[in-house]
Amino acid sequence: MTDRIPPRTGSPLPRDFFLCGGLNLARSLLGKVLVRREGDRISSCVITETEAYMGVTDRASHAWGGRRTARTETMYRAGGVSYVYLIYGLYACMNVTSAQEGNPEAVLIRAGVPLSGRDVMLERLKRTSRAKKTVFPESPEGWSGEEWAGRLRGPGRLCAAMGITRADNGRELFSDPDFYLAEGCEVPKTVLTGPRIGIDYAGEDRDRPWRFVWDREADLSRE
DNA sequence: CGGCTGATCGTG
DNA sequence: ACGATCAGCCGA
Repeated sequence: MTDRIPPRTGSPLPRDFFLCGGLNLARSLLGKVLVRREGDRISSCVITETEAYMGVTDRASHAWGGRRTARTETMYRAGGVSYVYLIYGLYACMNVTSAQEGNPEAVLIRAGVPLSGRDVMLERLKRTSRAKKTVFPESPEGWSGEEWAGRLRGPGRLCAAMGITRADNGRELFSDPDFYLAEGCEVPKTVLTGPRIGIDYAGEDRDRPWRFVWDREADLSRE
């Protein structure tokens, strides 16, 4: 697949789609397509892994206890808005708000598989990677589909490949022509759930099964 | 593989 | 001071 031909990227899902609460949205974002455009360069990926952060009552959430600061402010916006923050001083992580205004439930996008724009993704990964040992291929074809999936596994890596930074915080994904979510081609059938990653500090909320993973291999083998 | 650790900086 | 991470290294 070449990246010279502009891919069909669909159109933004309507705002109503996002107003269903964190757990519902975390599930329904699986299989949807995240699209981002910088000038004439379009990148898109199919979302395969998410986590729900359930707002003021969730000890793992940035908004736990109603915490409302400059950083968390976008979490309180109505569904369909991007909440992008910097973690460990190094990586961007992207969430999507999911509830009514004032209710800071949000969904972290943890992984995807590239759909289009691998050329641009490879450029970005080369440019931003801190890894010394990683060998980057000359062209996107130098990585297999499985290797490409690995490059978009993890919230920081997905944002790096898609070019998402804190400058993208607060964008309205239901109306932004250059940053939006679109319907995918497949409907996930096999969805695994489990505890969220990296929140050992969250006490009684630590083990809640609010992580969702689309097992695409399982869906393929069952036809 | 599983576990540990350093990098790096905005936020509170 | 610490973190919704990542990559490299170490030992098994």
